[in-house]
Amino acid sequence: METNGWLFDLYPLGNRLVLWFITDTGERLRLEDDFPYCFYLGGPPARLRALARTLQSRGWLSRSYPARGRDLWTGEEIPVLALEARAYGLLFRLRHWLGTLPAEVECYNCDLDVASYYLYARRLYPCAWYHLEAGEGGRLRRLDPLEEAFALEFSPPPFLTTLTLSLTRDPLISLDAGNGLALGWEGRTLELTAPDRPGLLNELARLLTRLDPDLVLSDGGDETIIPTLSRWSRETGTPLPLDRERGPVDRKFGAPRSYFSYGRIVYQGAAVPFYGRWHLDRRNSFYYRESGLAGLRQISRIGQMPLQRAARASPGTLITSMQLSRALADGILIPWRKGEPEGFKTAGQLLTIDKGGLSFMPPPGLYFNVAEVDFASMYPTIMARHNISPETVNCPCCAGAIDLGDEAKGRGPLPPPPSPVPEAGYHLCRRREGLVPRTLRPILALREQLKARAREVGGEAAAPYRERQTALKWMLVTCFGYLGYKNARFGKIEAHEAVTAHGRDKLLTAKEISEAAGFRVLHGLTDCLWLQKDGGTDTELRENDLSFGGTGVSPVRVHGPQMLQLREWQSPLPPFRKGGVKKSPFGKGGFRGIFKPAAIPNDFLNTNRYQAELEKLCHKITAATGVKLALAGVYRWLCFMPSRQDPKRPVATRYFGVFEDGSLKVRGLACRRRDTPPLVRRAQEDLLARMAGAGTARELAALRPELEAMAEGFRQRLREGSVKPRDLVITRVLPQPLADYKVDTPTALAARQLEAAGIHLLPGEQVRYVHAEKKGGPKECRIQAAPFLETLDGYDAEHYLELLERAIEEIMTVYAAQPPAI
DNA sequence: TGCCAGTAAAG
DNA sequence: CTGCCTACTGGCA
Repeated sequence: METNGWLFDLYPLGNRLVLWFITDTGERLRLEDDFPYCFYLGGPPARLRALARTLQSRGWLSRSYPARGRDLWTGEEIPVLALEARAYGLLFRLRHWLGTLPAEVECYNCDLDVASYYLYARRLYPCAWYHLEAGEGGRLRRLDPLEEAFALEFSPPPFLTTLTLSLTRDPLISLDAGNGLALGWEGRTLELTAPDRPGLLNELARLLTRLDPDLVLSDGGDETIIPTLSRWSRETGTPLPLDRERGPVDRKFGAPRSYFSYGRIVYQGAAVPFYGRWHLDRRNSFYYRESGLAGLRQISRIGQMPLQRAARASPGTLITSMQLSRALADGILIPWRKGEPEGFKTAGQLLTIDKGGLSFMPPPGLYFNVAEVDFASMYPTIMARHNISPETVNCPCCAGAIDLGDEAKGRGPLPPPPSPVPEAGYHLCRRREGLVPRTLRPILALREQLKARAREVGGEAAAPYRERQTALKWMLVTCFGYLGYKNARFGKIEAHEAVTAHGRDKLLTAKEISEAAGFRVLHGLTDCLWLQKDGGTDTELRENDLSFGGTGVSPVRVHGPQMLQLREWQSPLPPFRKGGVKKSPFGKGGFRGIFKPAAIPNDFLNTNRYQAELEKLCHKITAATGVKLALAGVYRWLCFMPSRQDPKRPVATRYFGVFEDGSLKVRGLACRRRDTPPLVRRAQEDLLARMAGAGTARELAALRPELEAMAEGFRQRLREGSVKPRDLVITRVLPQPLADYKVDTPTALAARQLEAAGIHLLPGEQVRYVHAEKKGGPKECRIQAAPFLETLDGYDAEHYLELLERAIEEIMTVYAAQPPAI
């Protein structure tokens, strides 16, 4: 039988791969394919033969044969022994046994995910259309792709029948404890409650059978719903057909875990995949949250990972998967990641190793007609352009000034040496393109295409392109982060350093070119610059009359060892809190604006000529650095925030402003913080939205009374005590195990309350609580944790007024410098 | 007042 | 498939 099918799901079962297709006639087709798991051993040939004999005698192998493969680090081809496991079920024991071998034996390709290994080896991509031929007994005979893996346009995916699952009450309340189950399908909803467990299970089972959903989209399915229902199913003997796979499946309730990523703890709940249909838990999928179903299809496809696994994978896993696929396609043997997790680093080590991105400090204040220019995908582009990869940094093949053996080895003369990595002085390989650049190049290209396409089509039609673009962004971001992780399979700290060193160099170059073109650089942050055209003087009152600020820091290029101190030099650290202003950043002799003489007349700055000048500048910098620099926009006005500890000092990461098109950009303010209660967030967002309508200094000034009135309205609501608890909930992540707390912070108190109620939180999980009304009681009573807010007796209005006040003050910073009397 | 623990942001 | 740096707050000595 021949047909067209969309590769929907796949998993290993027994000693075959099971593949599910949705055909163009809407059939759900299950096919099986043989795929022997092949791994390789390198080392003394006699030793390898002996090992193969041992494994044969245990019955773990179906066959073994000599083969050749390329070593990742040297690029040389080496002889290896290829071994095929007799069944997937033996892989666990096999790996354990291989782990006991001495160092003289190298193991390759032995710890790959079976489904992904199959996809790499067969060059197949999930969520794409194929022409397929099915043979006897549901076996796959042939599979020909009908579309490119990296295609800009997805052929339309089949219609997916969807069932939604969620809880009717707070997700921390278990089904056992009386929470209800809400089902949704085809626009209908059904709520089921627990008392009659077999009844509930039967109802769900009937629906699963009748509807046969492709996608079960849940809120909390991984963590609570499915595990509880499965347990009930076992306990009551009521069948629950979660899978399309008929036979027994080895459903592993993957253990929940907490891990660190970018210096922050992340909680990943247990995973509960279904066999032959998708189960996605919205609460347990980073990529679903960030980039939706279109983003998930995108990463499942190019990451060559079954979609359910891709949904729960950390971005690092995905980019690694692509690197593995690239390596396999290039005939590179994949080294086994045997190593133990990286040990603790001392503070000193961190300081010398990682200097990260460059930042200039913006003089705090309000500015008009500021242009923001951003490098697009700076770090990944640097990796691709400068050939930065773990095996290319200080590679042995290009080491030394002159490799005298080169000609003799018949490798030809070296290409002319490019300049070494700035600051670090490392050399990068000139013979081979690295694995990381080879992997990144097509992702970067696709992302640019998706971004352009989203701009072209605009509106609602742009959403899928935007989602896919966002998914790729996260892959690219983590590829860089992962490069610095010593124990990552394809990581090396020097490669990481080389990338950030190039990044600093490029930002500095951009600054120099901007200044040479007559722009003033107000601020810079890793891959962005904020520019203002400074020019002639004009004594008339202009928008720019309002620009004010303290002394800006203006780093210059420093050669030699001083370069290494660039960051410290940029932000000298005066003692904290010297005369610190705790309450208001600009009250009582705090922050004062400094008026600058007028610069360029505003009408010039709104002309096409200004735009054209900026475009020209971007081109020039793009050409000089090799990384695309684009105009993010021109702000009508932009406010850089002062430090709260020392109002004369700037902070790099807090600012807000309005672009020419009226859109807001807000960074670092209360409304961007996870731990800001909804009421305070709404207050700040409402004020900001109103301010976005003001384009000039005059309009901003005119708005002030209205903003004050709005702010007073929010204060009033809090004082009246009429705010609902849910609008006061503060959400934080539990950053460490509860037992490690030395201080009774609100987070610790709330987590302890939950603990007492039998709800155990792991590091990285969210804690939600409200500051209850203070009555001088013990501190345990000052906090009330969600979900137990029904019994809340009243909130600590004073505390929330304080939070609200801070949020309002942030916004009112704009008026810290009064416009001169007109 | 100084110090420390705890928590979060932007890139 | 795992440990940026910096800003800021609140509590304690």
